[in-house]
Amino acid sequence: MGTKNTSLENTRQILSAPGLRITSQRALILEIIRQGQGHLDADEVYRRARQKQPRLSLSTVYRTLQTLKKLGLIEEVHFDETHHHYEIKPPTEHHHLVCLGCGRVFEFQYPLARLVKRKVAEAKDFKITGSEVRMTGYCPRCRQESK
Amino acid sequence: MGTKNTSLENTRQILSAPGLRITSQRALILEIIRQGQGHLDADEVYRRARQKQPRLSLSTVYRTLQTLKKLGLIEEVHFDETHHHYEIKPPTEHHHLVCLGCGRVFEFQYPLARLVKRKVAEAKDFKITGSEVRMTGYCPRCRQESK
DNA sequence: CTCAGTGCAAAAGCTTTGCATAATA
DNA sequence: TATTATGCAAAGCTTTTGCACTGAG
Repeated sequence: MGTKNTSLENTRQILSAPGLRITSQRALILEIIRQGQGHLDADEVYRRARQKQPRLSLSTVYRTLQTLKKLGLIEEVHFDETHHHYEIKPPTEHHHLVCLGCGRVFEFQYPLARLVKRKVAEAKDFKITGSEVRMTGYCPRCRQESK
Repeated sequence: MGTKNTSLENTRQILSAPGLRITSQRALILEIIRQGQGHLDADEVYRRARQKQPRLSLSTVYRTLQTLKKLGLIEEVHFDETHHHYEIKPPTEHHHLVCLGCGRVFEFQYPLARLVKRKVAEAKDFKITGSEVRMTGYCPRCRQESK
């Protein structure tokens, strides 16, 4: 209960922006993404949300995703060709390792990122707001199996 | 002329894989991507190709793109939400800086990539075949204008 | 001559949008 | 009560696929 209230409080604060309204749909969607450990695509968010609010529509999911993205609350990540994935913007940056064999996505911390960001920012006189490192290859299991 | 022959020779060599056929469409599409300085999406390739071969179809472009990707000749790059872009796989790795203001894409060399790749490969026991660093932010011009 | 590749048209995703209704501030 | 947000259905885009025909090897 305490948790629930805190969570709602939190959501309320987060979703409070000029002209924005706090709706049950938005709160739910935000909560799902938050608990989703990243890597949920729009359809997955939709499916999970419908378990709680069966009447919720896919277009609401898309619209909410856009809204949250504009607010800077979530990040859109590009893994593969077809889907976008969304995750709560993490305080610590992490990046992705995609296995071409099984398709699984691994996260990794990448302590050099900050340094690199600064170097690139200097070299190009660019104000950098976000970075994403994405590597592809084959995970141990898949390499094992192909032997 | 010499250039043309060399180019054709080259294409011929490149496109020579078991069971693969060298067609005028493939040669043209490969040539367009090669000259495209990267960052062409499928539709742009299609439009340019039609100037030389008006009867060429969009599905051929997509199929050829897939083929070239599988051959490892081109790279698919994820800039924005909706399009994929294709570029000739460069011998030296380079990465991308996307300006959120004007949408322009800047390339940068990133000499640390190799080191990072090795580190990550070791830490995760992952065989890495490709990497992409993508940073977003604001270019000098856009920062100037917003002042 | 054979089979890979093409063109065309149709289908299949994923995402966006128009409009009337419902709900928040 | 004044807008913002939603649901539904339809449209829009990009990409894929089936099939008969063409063309490279």
